[in-house]
Formats: sequence, structure tokens, C-alpha cells
Amino acid sequence: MTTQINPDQPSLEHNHTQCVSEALVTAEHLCVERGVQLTPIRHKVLELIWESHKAVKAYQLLDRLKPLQQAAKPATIYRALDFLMEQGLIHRVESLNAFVGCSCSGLQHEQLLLICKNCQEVEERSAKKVMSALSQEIKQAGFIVHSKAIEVHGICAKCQVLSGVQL
Amino acid sequence: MTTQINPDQPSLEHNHTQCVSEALVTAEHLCVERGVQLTPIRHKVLELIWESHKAVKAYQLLDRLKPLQQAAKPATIYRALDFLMEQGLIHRVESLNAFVGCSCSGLQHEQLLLICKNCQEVEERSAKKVMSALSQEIKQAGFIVHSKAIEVHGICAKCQVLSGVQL
DNA sequence: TTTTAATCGTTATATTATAACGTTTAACTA
DNA sequence: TAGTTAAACGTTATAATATAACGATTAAAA
Repeated sequence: MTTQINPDQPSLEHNHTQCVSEALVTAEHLCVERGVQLTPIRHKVLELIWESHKAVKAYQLLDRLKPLQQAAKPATIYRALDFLMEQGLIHRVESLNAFVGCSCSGLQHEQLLLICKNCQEVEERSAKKVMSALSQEIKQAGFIVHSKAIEVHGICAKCQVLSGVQL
Repeated sequence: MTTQINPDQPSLEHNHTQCVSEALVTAEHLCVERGVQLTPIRHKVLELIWESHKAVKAYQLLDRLKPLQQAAKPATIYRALDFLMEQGLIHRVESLNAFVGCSCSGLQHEQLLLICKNCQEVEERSAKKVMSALSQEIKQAGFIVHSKAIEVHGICAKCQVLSGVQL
């Protein structure tokens, strides 16, 4: 068998099964700690989001949830997404109206998102230097921060290799 | 007359009439230079966007355009917005699905946007240190950039003063 | 002046998201 | 543990955002 070249499958280089199960276990623990309910629906939605590292749309999630949850309607998904965002378990990708699992759940939550136009995968980076420069800039402006979205679109390293860089 | 306290009006401290006319003249010049057409519709939409420094929604623009342009439909607005964005004359505020005039038209276009939740005004800052830290981070990640959105939500300096900071 | 490309009009519809209200389930508390 | 309250969910409806497709018109180029 040759190298993984299908961008629709999580890369072989990372054990995605483990990756997902870590995310779910972390989520479960955090919710217990915080005394909030990771209900079956919320848990399923989180699992669906973690099926890949791609940004996924609310209605895509709805389509995937329906077979498991007959009664699923838009509100079902949006309520679950709201909960998961409040708990910092997922990120909303503002520039795509989409969502992605948060791999830093429980830690500081505002991250740089690198969004690949080719494979739709989102890489999350804490980017400390960027964040501290940003804090300084905001302070200079006399602005009080409530939230941040730092999103970069382009082509990820993996896709550059797969297609010979002329992207 | 006392100090300006109505957040719905452009502040007295800046001459908004001049501000707008500068933006429009710059836009006209740039379009001539580039050999692209700032048609009457596109010009009107740009003017409407520049009525304030607030982020404005596409359908708000449509409502305001209709009296001036009977035939205006969603496509009318979205086409004009697409053109204005291509030419770097406006910014799309991704986290609001809204638009704001670009005060750096013609120059480097990816800017930090400080978005006030109280007055909806958007302050644009070039934030050079943030941008260079960001470029470094992106380079480290081996990512090829196509576009960036750096958006901060919170309370602007003006609104803090007006309301005694407990925002 | 024909051809071509850009712009716009128009209709329809896709996509994203929320409101409102009743029901069920879980948690609290007396 | 029965009664009370709050959280979560089901359900219907609709609001808000955005695009597709195609023909008509206008402007630019050959």
C-alpha cells in the first residue's frame, strides 16, 4: 500500500480514532467538572463534528444526525452547537459559517485557525506571539475585548505536497 | 450644545462628510486607474455603506437602495458588494455577515477590524506587529495564504466613556 | 459595425439561522 | 418522595442571508 493521497480521509500519519476518543473523553470530563449535561444529542453532534478535521456546516450535521435521531430539526443542531461552543468544545469558523472540533478544549480558547481551501481541514494554532501582539494593539486602541476570530484561508502544507505547490 | 452622545450619529470629532467624500473620490480614481467601472449602482452602494462606520447588512443596503433604484433585488446588492470587495473598497465582516467601507482602499487590504458591540462601528487598524507575527506563524505552519480575517468584538473606547466602562 | 464581454433585470430557490410555544425530562426542595 | 422548578427537547413556522440561471441591455473591442 502506498502513501495516503485521498484528502477526504484523515491522514494515516495521525491516529484519528484515538484523536476523536481523546476529544470525547476530554469533553465528558469537562462537562462533569462543570456540572453541565453532555446529553446524548450533544454527544452525538460532537462525535459527528469530530468525524474529520474539516469545517462542517450545521445542515450537514443535521443530515448526518437524522438517521440516528429521527426527530432532529434545525433547532436540534443549533442548540447542540450553541452548547458545545459555550463549553469551548468546538470552534465556529466565522468566515465559513461552519464548525470544527476544538483540540484545545478547556484551555484558552481563542486560536488562530488555518483553513485549507483544498481539503477544508482546519488547523488550530495557539500562535502566542500573534496573540500577544494583538493584545497590545487592542490595548493601544483602548478597546475592551469580548471575543476574537483570527482566520486564515489558503492551502495547507499537506495539500501543497499532494498537488505540486501550484495552488 | 453639549458633547455628542448619540451613538447613532457619526461623532462630531470627525468630519464625516469629508471622510465620505474622500473615500468616494479615492474609489473613483482607483477604478479609473484600474480600468474597471464604478457604475452608478456600485457608486450608490458604496455611498450607502459609507453613510456610517457601522457594519451594514446586505439586506439593509437593499432597503436603502430600493428608493433610489426601483429594480434593486438581492442580486443587485450582492453583485455590487462583490465588485467593491474585489476592488478592495469595502471589507466583509465575516463574523457579522456584514460590510464596512475600507479606509485604506488601494493599500494593503488585510487589516485588523475592531468591532464595537455597542455602536456597531468598525475600526480598521493595520496592526503591523500583529501582521508580521501572523506571517511568521503561517510560514512556520507551511501554509500558503490566500486571505485573512482578523476580527475582534468588544466595546470601543468611545462607548466605554459614554457608559461609564461597566460594559 | 459586428462581435464579444460586462452589467443588469428578473425569477426562483438554496442555505443559514431563529422565534415561539408546548412537552418531557432532570434536578431541586420541602 | 411528592411537588416544584429549570433545563432540554420536539415541533412548526418563518426570518435572514446568499446564489443560480437566463435573458436583455449596454459598453468595449475587433
